[in-house]
Amino acid sequence: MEEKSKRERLLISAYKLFKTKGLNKTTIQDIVDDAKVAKGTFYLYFNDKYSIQEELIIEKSKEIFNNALDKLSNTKIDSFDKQLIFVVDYIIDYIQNEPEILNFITKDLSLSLYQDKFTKLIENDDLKIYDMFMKGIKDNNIKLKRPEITLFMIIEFVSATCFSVITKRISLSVEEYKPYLHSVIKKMLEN
Amino acid sequence: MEEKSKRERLLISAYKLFKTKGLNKTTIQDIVDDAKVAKGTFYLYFNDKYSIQEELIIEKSKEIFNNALDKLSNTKIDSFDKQLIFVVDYIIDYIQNEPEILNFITKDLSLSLYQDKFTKLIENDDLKIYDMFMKGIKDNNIKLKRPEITLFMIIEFVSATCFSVITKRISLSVEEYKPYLHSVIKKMLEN
Amino acid sequence: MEEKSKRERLLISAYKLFKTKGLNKTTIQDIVDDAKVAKGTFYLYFNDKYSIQEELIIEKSKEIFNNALDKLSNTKIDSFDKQLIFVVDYIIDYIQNEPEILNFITKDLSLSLYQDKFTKLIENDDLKIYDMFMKGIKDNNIKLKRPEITLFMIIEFVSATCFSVITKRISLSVEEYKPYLHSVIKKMLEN
Amino acid sequence: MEEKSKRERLLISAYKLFKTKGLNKTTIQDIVDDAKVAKGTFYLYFNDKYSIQEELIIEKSKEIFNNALDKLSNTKIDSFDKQLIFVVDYIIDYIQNEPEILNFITKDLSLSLYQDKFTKLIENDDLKIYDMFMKGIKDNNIKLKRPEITLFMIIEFVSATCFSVITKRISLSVEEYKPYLHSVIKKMLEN
DNA sequence: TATGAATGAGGGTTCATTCAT
DNA sequence: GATGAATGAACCCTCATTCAT
Repeated sequence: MEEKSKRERLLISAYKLFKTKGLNKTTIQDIVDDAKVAKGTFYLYFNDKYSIQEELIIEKSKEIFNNALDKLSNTKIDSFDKQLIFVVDYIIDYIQNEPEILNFITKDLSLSLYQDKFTKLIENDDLKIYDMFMKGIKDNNIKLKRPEITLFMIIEFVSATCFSVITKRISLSVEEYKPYLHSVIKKMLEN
Repeated sequence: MEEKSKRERLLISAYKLFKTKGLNKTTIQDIVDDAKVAKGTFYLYFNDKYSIQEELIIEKSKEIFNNALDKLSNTKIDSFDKQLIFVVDYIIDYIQNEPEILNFITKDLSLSLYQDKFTKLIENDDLKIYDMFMKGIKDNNIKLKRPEITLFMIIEFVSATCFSVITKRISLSVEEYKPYLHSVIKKMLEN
Repeated sequence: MEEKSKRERLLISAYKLFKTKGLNKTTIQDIVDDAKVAKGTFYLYFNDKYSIQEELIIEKSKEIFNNALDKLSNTKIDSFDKQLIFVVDYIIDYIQNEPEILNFITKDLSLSLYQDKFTKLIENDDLKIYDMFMKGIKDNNIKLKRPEITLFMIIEFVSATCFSVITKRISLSVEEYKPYLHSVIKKMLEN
Repeated sequence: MEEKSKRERLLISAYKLFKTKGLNKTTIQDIVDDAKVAKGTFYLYFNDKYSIQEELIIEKSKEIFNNALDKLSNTKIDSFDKQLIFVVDYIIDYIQNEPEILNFITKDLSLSLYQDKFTKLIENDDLKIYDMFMKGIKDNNIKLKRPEITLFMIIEFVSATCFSVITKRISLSVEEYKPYLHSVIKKMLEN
């Protein structure tokens, strides 16, 4: 009697290999070998490499975001900008501890593909970040003409700069960078 | 007597195809067919697809940046934040008019590769943006602890958000977005 | 229902082509075309041209040697030097009847590669020639300080001269040559 | 004013590269680069890689053989079998000191090609080994029915076994092997 | 469901040879 | 004689995808 379904085994193996070798260098053969299923079985559950990747990105991202919000709910932070910064820091620290995840989310990944996935992610019902942001704005009486544009700018800004810092594209440590990051986020929330 | 060297013909064809089909989907066969040279000729001038791409990115990026600075010198804008915004707007408008260029700079392009190129680009002697920024800071008596971190944040912020807007990943027009963009840049230059 | 496996078909086609065109001039495309399988199928069973060749050399050589020893066991020859000469003659006659086999064992074959294969061949458990030689030495009370050196000299001498004679490099027929060959072998077995 | 003709420079470069990299892995580009002449120039003097190789084999072989005979004439050895063994040993020692020459004469060299060259070599007017052998036979009153067959057997025997020993195909040093070699040569000269 | 042998288009790359200058 | 840019056929090899079992 098997513990995991073949579908699950394929997801687990793909995640492991994408992190290690990146998307492009991982072949379907690699995945099925690792999952110990036949090649044809892959095609019973997924169309191609990219659909398995898409599923993984959504799953893992949700996991990280929602973990951050759970941790936040156990704190007593009540100012909104500090809450937002708490979430941002949680995610940065998470990625810094497991930077190979970037191999799988970005390296060898066309930006445009990623972006499609990102939109799907944000729109996903299970993701509470959008709601949390809107609720925070309201509860704290922050006046923003179009708050969704501010959220968009924050996400893009954090992603782009943190990616550069974590992958050491710029010689700046995460801890050195954080004060600058926090300062800009705070300013973005001013009107 | 031929007008263009074979090397130039290869660069022109590659540029055209990278814009149209993206890097990954363009094969060397495609490039030599379009340039009407033999396959072996490609290897006379370039090692592989990536070296021709690198040359094109540097060439085209320099072109855009330096055009922006030239145009700026023909204006009478004297406040530094306005100068910076002028340059940013010039680049955004340029890309908006020729958005296929993003296919070639980003689509199907691993982020990390691009980033190597970006560093090379910034360090390039011919590129005046770094100097222009440092001089502006000084001349306008703007006090920034580490101005290179501010420049880094501005570039990343502009690139990431404008890419999303131009590629219509978010339903927001460039003109709608510009005031938000300008406002954030100004705030980043405050101390 | 097919009679032969694709692997066998590849071996048969390779054998045919190596004999006809030699190893270097036979391409993998030639082999798969002849075997009527797809190119990828080749790589399912063999790493490259050389691994299929190696397998064929071992197979064919074992066949010839062991046939010689079988035939010998059906005779009443009991003096050792005559037994050895019987085996040598059997092999020479075999090759003379199918001289194209030399194209495949030697022509276009770097000597050193062949030599690696030769060592593997001699060490092969299924090959009885070494045992037969050592047993013969002992049974016939032939005193040789280092019998393995004598075996080495006989094999090299027979191979080199017979190759030249069979390939008509020297204008001397096999039958004319045999008495000289036999005479030298006999002398090598003297102490 | 150039010291060496381009033709000579090509021969020298080819010799150097054949010894180092072997025939197959040396390209015409390698040769002309090393000789510092243009690619087209190669074709003014040689048809292909193999014709330059052929010329080198003949030239180098003659050099070695004739050096051996010169050295012999400075000794007082007067028994014929000892003279022959002197020549054989000279050649073996020469090759042992410069074993890379085998890369160029044998490795990557189809045996059959070599054999054509060998015949040409033996027949070459400048080569005194044949004459020396026949004269020695006569002067020493050695009765051989067909002396050219004995010469053939000696050359093949020496070449094949020494090649194996020098290239370490068999774990036997040259010095260990020499007594066996000499003994067989002597026996071949007996009637 | 599950298998895995078989497919074959298509990729990158090499290099002997030619020929206009 | 001398050049070297240009050629393009030929090669090896990969791998997503199919399909009979």
